[in-house]
Amino acid sequence: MEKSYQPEQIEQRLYAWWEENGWFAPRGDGDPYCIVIPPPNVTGVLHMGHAFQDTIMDALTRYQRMQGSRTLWQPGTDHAGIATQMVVERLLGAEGTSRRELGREAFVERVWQWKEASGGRIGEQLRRLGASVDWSRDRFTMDKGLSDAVKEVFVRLYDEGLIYRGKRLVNWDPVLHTALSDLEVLSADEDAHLWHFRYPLASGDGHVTVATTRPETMLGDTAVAVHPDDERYADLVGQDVVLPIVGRRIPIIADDYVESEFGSGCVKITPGHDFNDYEIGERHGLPVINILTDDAALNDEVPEAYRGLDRFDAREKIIAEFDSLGLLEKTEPYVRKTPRSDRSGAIVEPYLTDQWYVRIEPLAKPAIEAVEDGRIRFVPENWSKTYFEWMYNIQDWCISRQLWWGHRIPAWYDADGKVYVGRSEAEVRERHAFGDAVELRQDEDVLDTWFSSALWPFSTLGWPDRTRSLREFYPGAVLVTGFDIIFFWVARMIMMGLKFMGDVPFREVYIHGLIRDQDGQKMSKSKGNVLDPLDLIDGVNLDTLLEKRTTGLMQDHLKPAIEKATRAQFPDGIQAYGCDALRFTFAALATTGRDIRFDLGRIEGYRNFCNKLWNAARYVLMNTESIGEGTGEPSAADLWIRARLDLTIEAVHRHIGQYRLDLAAQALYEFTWHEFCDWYLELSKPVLRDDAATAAEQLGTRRTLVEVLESLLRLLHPLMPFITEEIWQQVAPRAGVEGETIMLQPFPQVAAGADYGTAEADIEWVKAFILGVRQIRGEMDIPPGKALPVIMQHATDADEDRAARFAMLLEQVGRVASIATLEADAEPPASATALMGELRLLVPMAGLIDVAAERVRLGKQRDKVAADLAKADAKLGNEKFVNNAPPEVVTQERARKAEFERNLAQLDEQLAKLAELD
RNA sequence: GGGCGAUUAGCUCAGGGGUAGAGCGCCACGUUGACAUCGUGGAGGUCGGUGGUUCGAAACCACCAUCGCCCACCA
Repeated sequence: MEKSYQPEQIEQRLYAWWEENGWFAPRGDGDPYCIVIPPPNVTGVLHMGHAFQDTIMDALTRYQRMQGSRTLWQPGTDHAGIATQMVVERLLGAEGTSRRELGREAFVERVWQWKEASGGRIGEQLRRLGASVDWSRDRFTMDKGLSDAVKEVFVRLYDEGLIYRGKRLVNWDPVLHTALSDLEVLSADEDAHLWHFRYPLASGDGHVTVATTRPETMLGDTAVAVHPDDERYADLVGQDVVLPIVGRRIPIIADDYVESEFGSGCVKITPGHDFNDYEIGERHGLPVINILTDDAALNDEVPEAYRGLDRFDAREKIIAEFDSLGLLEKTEPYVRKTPRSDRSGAIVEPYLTDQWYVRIEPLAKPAIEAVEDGRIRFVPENWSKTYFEWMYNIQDWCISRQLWWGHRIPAWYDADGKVYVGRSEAEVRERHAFGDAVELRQDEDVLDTWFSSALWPFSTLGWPDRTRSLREFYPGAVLVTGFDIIFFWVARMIMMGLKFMGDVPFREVYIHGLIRDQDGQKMSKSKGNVLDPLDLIDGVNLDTLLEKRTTGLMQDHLKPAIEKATRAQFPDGIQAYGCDALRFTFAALATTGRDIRFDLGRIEGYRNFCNKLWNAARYVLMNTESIGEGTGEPSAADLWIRARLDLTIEAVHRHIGQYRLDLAAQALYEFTWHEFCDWYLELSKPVLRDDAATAAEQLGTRRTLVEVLESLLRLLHPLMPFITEEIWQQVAPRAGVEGETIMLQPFPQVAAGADYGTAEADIEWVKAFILGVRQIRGEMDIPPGKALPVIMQHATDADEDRAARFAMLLEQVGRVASIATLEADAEPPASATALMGELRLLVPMAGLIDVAAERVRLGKQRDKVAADLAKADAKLGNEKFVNNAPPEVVTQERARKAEFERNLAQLDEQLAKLAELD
């Protein structure tokens, strides 16, 4: 083995070997366990969030596989309609052409080419992360089978009346020229203005004032509204105003929606371009006038001077015209929630179009119940609140998109515009007995990407065919995802799963936090703070990192700041930490909170942890080359480490069962480093080196070394698959374990009925003894190599017995030169002191120890003990405590008090002796 | 406006009605035959504030402050 751990030399080799052997596929006859991957965008790149999520899923998958489950981690990618179309359109733009120039067919062909060219990247990245997905089942949302599933669902929902087509206001993206669902619109506060316009009364007698943030929409106004109880306007209701510029007479109506307190208490109503106004219009039978084109320019419904103007140019012109007419009362600065398209960033327009909708309430109801009655459990539990909140107020889902890349809506129109829905044109013709003479034209639109994603848990398993996979792996065990797509995806999968499979798609939903940068900022290209998980695995030099962060930026002016920040944070680029270190870091960070700050310091620590494990294995292998047959005669240390291993195994099972990978990682780290390496390996050295140890004793220790390590590797494997496999290949034969790969070995279980006797207490005593001596040594600045004589005073028979039995350990691990016993009443030489209960360890000072330093050291200890004693005294002096606290707590407190008193007396005695030396 | 979350060591974070923890960083000593990507020892916190419940609160409750997120139709 190399002297230090070199991840780059093992990871890719091992992954290829696992994959070639088909070990990721479901196997055996255990209980099925299935996780479907949240499909990343096929043309995208995995980011830190993916890597984090994939680490969690892979850890769960590997754990279950080792537990003997018939395990499937289902991989795949998403066609990601808008996102992918935009990417390809940008490419075309760079080539000097465009989507429209190419035409639909050629464009879609071009996107497929792009998908083929770039789609392999996700797979390669997943492989580098060690993801044990079953590649033989890789799926893409636009595969034939998944497309069939989409059509099937569409047709069935339509036939049931749960999908309908309607002309309504939708969120319109005037840049992308498509409708958006509510979820794809993000509103944020932006500085704006509130313009107060006067609308003259038709009676010629005065005016009303309306306030608006959208002056241009006044061209489509069809009423003015006031609150029914607003006395100021009571006598105006029913009268008309004359809409300036347009000249249209529109009524003044009364509606509860109006807030009398706001502005003048008088609202212009534009049913064609505002969601609230649309509803008011419906209540009052107002005409709906659409004044915009697809580009959000003004159309022919407006006075000639305004036709063809962009909405924002029109706004300026309207304001100017009102001003010149003397009808602009005032202009106020105002903060407005501005709705923008998630994808294009354009301000979204409410726009009247024909779209397809899913009638969602009938689907939502069972989906709410499934979480209410516990058939689906959110982890952490409180995310169910977020889910309910949305589901109770859910709106019909607009599923049509005016894009070219996606699942084309399976609907056809005849010459009269009558719509027919079917799985194919042939099916439509057959269903309706259309002859060849009947012309049918397919709907131009495609479906929202999330429509196909909603079917993912069953479409990937072969639905609508009733496949074996579907029977075996539906429902899945757990969905692992971020809270940002609970509405987009999780809720919709639950609805569709219940509707079409008659059962929930998964039993649990594990919601993890979002990975942020070291300052808590969201990672994004434009902030220039993105980390590529592969750069953490392979390392990256500064120039390459700068290049990656500054090319392809949407806004070039951000470049200098990004470059500066990157140089400051990574003056030497990023080191290669290896996949296992990255995975362990993710696991350790997988806490229950919302946000996770990715701290580079931690990955370095876990890289060191890998190295620690590597070197512990080297030590074990060095000492087990000639291991013989049999179990030998285990020492107290051997039994102790096995007992500690059992506790660790139990903890890891418990934590993984509760999705607490952070706690599992912590338990594993603690055991590996601080118990196995710090103590057990050290305690094994005297046995293996000492010629006085019998062959049976040495064998017992060698066996324990190799067996505990072998178990530990299996225990670590779900989190660190590569290094554990690499080491295991060498360790397993020596541990007498057969098997081709660690990934198919059983996960460790607690040794049933193990009896470790007094080994644990013995070794804890040994540790306390050594720690006492080390403390003196450390604080007196005595070199670690210097062996010290130790005198025991107030030793019980048990102490003397242990000192004799473990003399070798104390001498070699504790660097103790000699152990002598002193009678209780004898006068010891001037010494430094360590306390172990009654037992007093004395290290004679002659030539070694500075009296003043020892006095300071004991003084600090004394202060601490005195403070503890005072607290214990106060507690026990409190009658209420003694009477009300549980008896065992009181007993414990009394014991503590006694201990403190004893220690205090001893320390005082020692301090007095030191005083005599002055 | 409604909802959720966070506040613990210099930093990143666990924990949890009775003794305050880890990693990193820091200080000191040290290359002993697994490991300097290391070893040993140490320093460092009145657990955001105020009140309440309790024999006992950092933990439970209420309110407050600060920060963050999600949802929502005051133009």
